[in-house]
Amino acid sequence: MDHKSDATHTSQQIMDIAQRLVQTRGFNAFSYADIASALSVSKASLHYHFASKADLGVRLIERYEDSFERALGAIDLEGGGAAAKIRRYVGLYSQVLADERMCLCGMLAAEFVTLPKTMQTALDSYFKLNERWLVGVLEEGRASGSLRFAGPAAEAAQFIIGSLEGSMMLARSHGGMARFDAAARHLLADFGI
Amino acid sequence: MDHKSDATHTSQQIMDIAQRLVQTRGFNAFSYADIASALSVSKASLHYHFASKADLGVRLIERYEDSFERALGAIDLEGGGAAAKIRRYVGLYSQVLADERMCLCGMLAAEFVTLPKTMQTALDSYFKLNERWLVGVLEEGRASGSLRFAGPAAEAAQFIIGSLEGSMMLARSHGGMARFDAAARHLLADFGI
DNA sequence: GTCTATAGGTGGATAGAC
DNA sequence: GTCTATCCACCTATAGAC
Repeated sequence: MDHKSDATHTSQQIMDIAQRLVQTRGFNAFSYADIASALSVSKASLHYHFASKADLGVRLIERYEDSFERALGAIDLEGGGAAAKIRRYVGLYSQVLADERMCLCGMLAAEFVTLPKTMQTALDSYFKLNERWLVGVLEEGRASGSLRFAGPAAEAAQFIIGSLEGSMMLARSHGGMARFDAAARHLLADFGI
Repeated sequence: MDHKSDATHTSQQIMDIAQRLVQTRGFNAFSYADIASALSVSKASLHYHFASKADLGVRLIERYEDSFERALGAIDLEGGGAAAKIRRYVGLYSQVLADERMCLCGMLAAEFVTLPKTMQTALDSYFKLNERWLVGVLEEGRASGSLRFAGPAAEAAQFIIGSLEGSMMLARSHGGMARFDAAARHLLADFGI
C-alpha cells in the first residue's frame, strides 16, 4: 500500500500548498491559479508536475495515506495498551485541527460524489486503512479488558472515525478546538477510556 | 426565528431542486445552469427569484431551519420521555440519508470558509437551534434518570450533532445506511438508550 | 415573469518558445 | 522546467425585449 514518491522539490511544494487548500477550502473550491500565486510560478508549470487536477488530487490522497500509515506504525511501536493507542489515534486528529485544517480525507468525503473516480478509489483505500488499524486495536483492547464496547469491532471503528471527522468538521466552523476536545472525551469515555 | 416565505410556486420549485443539489453535491459544486436545465427555464429567470446565489443559499438554510424547527416541535408534542425524543431526533437524520442526501447544513459546514458571510450567519442559527433543543431534552432526561451522560449538557449535545453529521457523511460515501444505523446505535447506547 | 443575448470573469488545460 | 499566450468551457450576473 505504499505509493511511489518521485519527489522533486518543486512537486513537493506544490503538494504542500495544494493539501492545505483542500483541507481548508475543499477540492472544488481551489484552483491551479491559487497554487501558482502562492508559489509564484505560472499555472502552466504546475501542469508539468501534475498533468491534471485529478492527478494532483490522487497524489495528495496517496501521500496523506502514507503519512498516516507511518503515524499509525509509530503508535504501534510506542507500545502501551489499546486504550493508549486509541488516545494517540485521537491525538492525530487533534494535531491536524490545531493547524486549523480539516482532515484531508474527511473534507474529500463530503465532496465524494463530485470527485473523479480515481480519487474516490484512493479515498476508499485511506478509510479502509484506518478501519483495519482500529479493528486490530479494538479487538486487542477487548481481549485484554482495557476497552469496553458492544458489537462488532468494525462497527465500533466506523463509529469512531465518523464521530472524529464530524466533530472536527463542526469544530472548524462552530466551537473551535474546545468543541473537538470535549467530543473526543465523550468518545473515549464511551469505550471505557 | 421564523423566516418569511413569500412562496410563489416557481421559487419553491427552484429551492427544492437547489436544496437537493446542495445536499448531494455541495454549494460550490452546482450552478444556476443545473437548476435551469432541471426545471426547463432560463438562467436569467432564476435571477428574478433569487438575485444572487448567496441569496438563494441563505433562503435555503432558513427554510431548512424552519422545517427542522417544526419537526422538533412535533417531537415535543408526541410526548414520551427524553430517550424517545433523542431516538426520534436521530430518526430525522436517518430519513434524510434514506433519501440519499446529506444534511444540508452538515454539507455547508464542510464548505464553511468558502461561503458568503450571510450564509455563515444563517448556519450559526441552525446549529444553535439544534443545540438548544438537545440541551433541553438532555437535561430533562438526566433529571428524570432516563438518560445517562457526563459533563455539561451543551457538550453532550455538540457530541451528538458532530457524531451524527460525521456518520452521515461517511455513510454516503463508505458503508451506506447500515453504517449510519450502526453508528446511531453506538451513540444512543452511550447515553443509556 | 420569462426570454435571448451578452458581459466580464475564472476554470482546467495545451502549444510552443526558451 | 518554466515561461507567455491562448483555447474553450463554464461561471454569476445584467440589459432589455416581450
